[in-house]
Order: sequence, then C-alpha cells, then structure tokens
Amino acid sequence: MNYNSDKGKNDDHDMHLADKRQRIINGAITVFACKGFYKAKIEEIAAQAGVGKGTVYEYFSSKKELFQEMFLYIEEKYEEMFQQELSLVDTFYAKLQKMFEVTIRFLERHKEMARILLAGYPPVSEDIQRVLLEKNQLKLEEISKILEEAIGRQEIRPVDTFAAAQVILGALFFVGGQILFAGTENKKKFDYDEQAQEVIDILLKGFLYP
Amino acid sequence: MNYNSDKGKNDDHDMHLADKRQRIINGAITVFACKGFYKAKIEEIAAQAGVGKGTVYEYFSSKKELFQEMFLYIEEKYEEMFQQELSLVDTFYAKLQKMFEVTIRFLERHKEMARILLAGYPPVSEDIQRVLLEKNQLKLEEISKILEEAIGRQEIRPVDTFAAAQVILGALFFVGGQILFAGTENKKKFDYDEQAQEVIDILLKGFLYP
Amino acid sequence: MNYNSDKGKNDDHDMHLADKRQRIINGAITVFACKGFYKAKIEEIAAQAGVGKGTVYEYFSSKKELFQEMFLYIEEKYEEMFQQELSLVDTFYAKLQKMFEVTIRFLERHKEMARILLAGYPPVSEDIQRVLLEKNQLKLEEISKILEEAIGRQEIRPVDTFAAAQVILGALFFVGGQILFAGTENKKKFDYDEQAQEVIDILLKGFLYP
Amino acid sequence: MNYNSDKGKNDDHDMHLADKRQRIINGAITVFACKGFYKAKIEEIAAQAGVGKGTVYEYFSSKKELFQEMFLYIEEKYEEMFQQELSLVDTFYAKLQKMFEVTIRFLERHKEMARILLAGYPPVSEDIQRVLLEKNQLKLEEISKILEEAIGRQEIRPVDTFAAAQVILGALFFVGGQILFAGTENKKKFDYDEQAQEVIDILLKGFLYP
DNA sequence: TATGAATGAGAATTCATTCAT
DNA sequence: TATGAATGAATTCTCATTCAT
Repeated sequence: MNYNSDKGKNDDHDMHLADKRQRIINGAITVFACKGFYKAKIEEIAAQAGVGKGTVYEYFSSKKELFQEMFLYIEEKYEEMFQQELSLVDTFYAKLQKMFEVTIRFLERHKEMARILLAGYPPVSEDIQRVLLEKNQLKLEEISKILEEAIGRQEIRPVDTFAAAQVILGALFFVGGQILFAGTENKKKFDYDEQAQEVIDILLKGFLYP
Repeated sequence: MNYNSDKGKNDDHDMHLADKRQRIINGAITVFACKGFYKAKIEEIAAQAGVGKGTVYEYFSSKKELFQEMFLYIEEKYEEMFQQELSLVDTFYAKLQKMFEVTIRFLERHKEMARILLAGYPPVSEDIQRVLLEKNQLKLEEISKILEEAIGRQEIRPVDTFAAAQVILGALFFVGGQILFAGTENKKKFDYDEQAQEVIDILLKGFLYP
Repeated sequence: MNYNSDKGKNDDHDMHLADKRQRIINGAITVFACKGFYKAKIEEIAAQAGVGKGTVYEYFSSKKELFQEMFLYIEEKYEEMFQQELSLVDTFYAKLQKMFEVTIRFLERHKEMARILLAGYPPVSEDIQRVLLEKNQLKLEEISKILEEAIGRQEIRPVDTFAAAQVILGALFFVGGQILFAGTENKKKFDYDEQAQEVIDILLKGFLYP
Repeated sequence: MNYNSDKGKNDDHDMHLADKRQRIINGAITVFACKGFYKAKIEEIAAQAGVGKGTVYEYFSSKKELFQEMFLYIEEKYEEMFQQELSLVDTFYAKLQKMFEVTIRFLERHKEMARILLAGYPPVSEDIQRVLLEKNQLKLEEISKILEEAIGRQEIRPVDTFAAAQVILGALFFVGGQILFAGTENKKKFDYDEQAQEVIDILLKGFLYP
C-alpha cells in the first residue's frame, strides 16, 4: 500500500490512480466537513467522488483510515502554505501579518474541514491525536524561533518566547474560530483582515500605556 | 461495575426526582466526556447514573437532548464561576489573572468535557451550535466591557476592545487547549498558572519595546 | 452472560427467558440445518423463532456463537439419549442394537443438523472443533468399555477393543450417513432398522466361515 | 506442490490452456482445503495459481463451478487409485487390505480436501450432492461385487452383501475420519496401517467366539 | 487471451428508543 | 414511576464478477 509520491510522471496509469485516490480524498473533505465523521456515509463520499462504494475500499482500508489520510492531507497543505509564505518576508511584523493572512485564507477555504480538525474528536485514534499534538507543538516551536530571531534583531523586546508563541497561536486560532463558527451564519462576514490588523496591533503594543 | 453507593438523601419525592435527573446528567458528563457523543451508549450512562435505561427517557426525550442539557449545564457552571470570581476583584490586571485562573481551574476539572464542547461537532445541531456562538459572543462582550472600563479608568491604553477581547479569549482558549490536549499525555504537566502569568505579561506589554 | 441452568423454577420470568433462548436455538436448528452456516441468515433464524433480529443478539453475541451453542445443544441431546438407552439393557447384543436404534432415531429427527456436524466445517473455530473430537473420543472409549465388559463376561471373544469400537462407530456413522444423504432423496426410504440388523449380524459374526 | 508431470501433449496452444486450467485447479485444492469454500477467496486461488483474478473466469464460470470441478477431479483421482490398486490383488483379504491402504494413503495426501468432501456442505448444491451420493452408491456396489465374488469363491460366508459393504465402507470412512480429524492434532500420529489391520481382523472374524 | 481496477449487492451487527409490566 | 427486554433501521465492509484495456 505505498503510493508513489513521484507524481512527475504523467503516463495514463499513474495519473489514473492518483486521480481516483485524490478524487476520493476530495469527496471525503466535502462530506466529512459537512456531516462530521459519524454522520458521513462512505456511500455518499463515493458518490461525491464519482466512484463506486467498493472503490473507496480499494484505496483506503476503512472509513477511519480514509478520515485520517484526508486529515493528514489537509494538515500538510496548511503547513506548506504557512512555511512558504512566511519565508517570503523578513521582518517580524511582516511575518506576523503573514501568519494571520495565511491562516485566514486557509480557513476560509477549508472552513468546514477545520472544524473537525479542531474537534480532535473523531476516532482519529491515538496515532492521529498524537500527530495533531505534535503539529501544534511544532508550530509553537516554529513561532518561538521566529520570535527569537526577532529578539536577536532587536525588533521586539525579550519575552518568554514560548508563552508569546502561545499568545500568537491563540490569537490566530481564535480569529480563525471566528471564521469557523461565526461563518456558519454568514450574516455579517466582516473583514477578517482588518480585524486581524487590530489584533496584531494589540499583540505588538500590549494593553498598557507605553 | 458497582454503582450508587450514596443513596443518602432524604426528601423522598422531589429530592428523588431532582436527584435522578442530576445523577443522569452526571453520568452523561462522565461518559460523553470519555467516549465522545457517538461512542457513548445510553445504557452506560444509565448504569453510571445507577438508573435503568428506560428511566433516562423519563427525563430526556433523546440522547441528543440529554447531550444538550448536559452541555448547557456545564456552560452555565463555567459562566457562573467566571462572573462570580471576576466580580471579586477590581483592577484590570487582577481580572485578567482571574480569567486565566478560573479557566484553568475549570478546564482541569472538566477537561474531557471541554474537548467535546470545543469540537462543536456532536450533533448539537444548529440549536446548540447557535447557543455556543452566542455564549462566545457574550463572553467577548463581557470582556469588551471589562476592557472599556479599564480604558475608562486609564488602566490601559485605548484599544479596539473587540479585537482585544478576541486576543484575550484566544489566549485563554489556547492556554486552555494546552491543558486539554497536552494533558492527555501527562508527561510534563507543567505549571499552567506560571505559564499564564507569562502570557498575561505579554498581553499587557506587547512585543515591542516601550 | 451466564444463563442459569437450574430450569427447575417455573416462575414467569425465567420461563420467558428460557423460552426465547430456546426458541432461537430451535430456529437456528431449522435454518442452519437447511441452509448450512454461511447461507443461513440471522434474520431468517429470528423470523423462524418469531423474534426480532436484534433479539438474537440479546442471547448470543454473534452468529458463530449461536451456531456453537446450537451445536452443543444437539450433541448433548444425542449423548443423553445414547447413555440413557444403553443403560436400560444388559447384554452386548442388546447394547449394540440400542446403539443403532438410538442413532437412527436421532438422525431421523436431526437429520439435517447432523450433516453440518459431520461436515465439521463451519467456522466452529478450534474450540468446538476440539469438542467434536473429544466427544468422538469419549464415544469410542464408552464403546470400548462396553466391549471390555462383554469380553469379561465372555459374551464376545477378546478383541482389540479400540479397533473394534472404531468398527462399530464407523458402522453406526455409515448407516447414519445413509440416512443423512440418501434421505435427501427420499425415493426408497427403506427400513433402516432392518438394515441395521444385518450390519449387526456381520459385526458379530464377521465375514469368515466359523 | 508439484503437479502434472505428465505433459505429454506438445501443441503449444492446448498445452498452455491445459496448463493454466490445471494450475487453477491445484490452487483451488490448496486454498479450498485450507479455508473451506466460503472463506476461500478467488483472488487467493488466482494468486496461488500464478494467474490473474480474471483468468480464473476464463476457465470456470463461477466460484461454485470451480469448486465442483476441483471436487470431481479429486474424486476421480481417488476412484482411479481405488480401482487400480484393487485389481492388482486377488483374494478378498488382500482386497480388503488394499481398500484400507489406498484410503489411508489418499487421505493422508488429501487430508484437508477430504474434510470438505465429507462435509458435503459447500454449495455443491444438488448437482454435486447427487454426484457424491452416486459415487458412494457406486463404491458400495463395487464392494458388494467384490464380496459376492468372495462368497462365490467361498472365501467368506454368505452375507447380505449390501449390509456388509456398508460395514466395510463405514470402517473405511471411520478410520479415515480418524486421520482427518485426529490428524489436526498431530499428537500421537499412530500407525494407521497397524490400526487398519486390527479393524480388518475384526471385520473378518466378528465379535463372537467361533 | 489475460488482467486487475471497479463495482454494488448483500449481511452481520449495533443501539436508540419503545412499551408492557 | 421505573425498568430492561425487544426491536429494526441503518451502516460498514466484503468479495464474486465484470469489462475495458
């Protein structure tokens, strides 16, 4: 059950396989996102992917495995965006902005999916649960490092970088949460970027008078 | 599998009813928390509460309703703690500290339960989903008001109170998240209060040099 | 999941339970016998027993378990008949006759069931397979003992009792087989008892001239 | 696992076909024998035969047909051995010995397969069931004839040859059964030939004193 | 001719809910 | 009021068979 990652090849066969597997993942994203793990029916995912029920089982050994693979796929996409975008800018301020930008952009696209990820509750048994934790930890460390560098460059004052990373990630997630949940009711879909700007301002300057 | 050792209460009728309903809620808290909504079995909740399976349906019309009632109960408890404790202190700083303190305390006690709430995904369909949002909104407003007052008292500089409230709630939830998820792996159960202190420091002073 | 074997009590409750369990076993005998293990559907067994599909699972944890319990039940019945009837007579000749009589009577009643038992092939996983062997072994020993006694009383000449027991059991089973298989085609349903008489005669006197 | 050494035919085309068909049969013997009809998977049989899944269907129209063809193949082999060996000797005694010898030898080689045959239960529905009966009947008649001849030659006393044939076949099958089932537990794999000798002795002389 | 990816009919099992006692 | 035995709707997963290549 190894799926070759070298998708450079375009020959019909590989393409076809990759195609189907990916179509099922996409179907899964759609259906899991909108029904949650338990209410999602394999049959519906298959239909969504335009394949037969049995075909899903050719590529994933169980509903749970499908869920986990999809989960990993999404996570990876987010991680990619995060890393890539942040590497494009230099200053701490710019990086902070990028973090919000990327997160907002990502969540707007994968809104429903993210809710499930947040939940952490489908039977993403142990393994995935652990991966989730690790990813989080990694992100914290990533941000910590960015903070350290910024401190080194004297862009920001010396702070407990781990605590600071938490504050940032917390703000990130919360703004994200706004999108996620408030988004269901898309009444006032206000400008998240603007909102984020305010948040960044506070993070930078704090509440107290200088 | 031994149940109900404490059937001590005295008023036979009313007490008995109240008692049973509450015992079922408690059973639900225990079981839902540890299994999640879908894997929790009514039978187990009933057993946990020391009542018959049918009895659950005397008090709640369905599994879903039971879940929602339990949910509301927990939320209310949190809200109570929050309001009560915050009203005991005056300064913004103290209030901020209390927020973290209460949240940490609450989460440590209701850790598992909170995971489900966070998830937002049990079939707390629509109705409860909305309640969750409203509660969140209320909490944001509550914090906003506290911020406004602090600004009025010139304890803190004038900031976009809504954005600021989000930062705070975000930090609150994230520190909470740490407890929730990291807590599963109780390796390094570090001092959350200390951690919170650092976070508060950053929130107050920001990242930038004064 | 223990089912009390003291069925002496006649109170409504126990009776009811025993009744249902037994009805399911009976349904199983009917359906398994006529369809074999794999083609038998739980739903049909339930219908046959006049209970709901789910009810079957209140009494037996799986199709396999149901099969095994039924199997044991049949075996026990045969064993009971065997022991009981043989103890009624004294001479070797009479015992031999009884063996055939009981076996024929039993098979005529449980014909279809016995086919499955003979098969030894349903997924009577290991455990039951072993039981089957043991039962067989026990029966061989039982017959051996009868032979020994007969030899002791000088009713028959001294023979290798184990080999002799095999010959008897083989004949028993083969005459049985005739019923089992030929019985499906009930063309010439000839008199098994008479047939058995001939077989007994040969067993006693052998093929050779005296 | 070496089969068909007699590859007398030379025409490439036919050879290839015959070859593949036989390989599939052999795969079927292996897999059916060890899994039983229902648990055996066509895919595994194909793999065992070293052909593609689809190819199986080029030679056999269904799983059932494959099973039946394999069944017939085995039966035929047994029959061949039986006839061939018995024709080599003259006396009744020698023939009796051969019967046991051949049967034991055959069962030792096709042990697992034979269990399925005995079972008679795979969905060898009707058709094959009938064949099984007929084969049995034929064997009974075959043995009857041998008995008649022996009686004619006054080697043995006049007996009901049909009943006698049953006794013999019963003993044959029972000794066989010992191999089949006891064989699973290969504790005391005793000498079946010796055992058979004892059985033959009893068959010849009977239980009674001369 | 040979293949194996794709398929969907079919069955065991679970469990919320009902209701007779 | 309290109970738990009974139920059947609902869902995952399997695997014989097909058919495009």
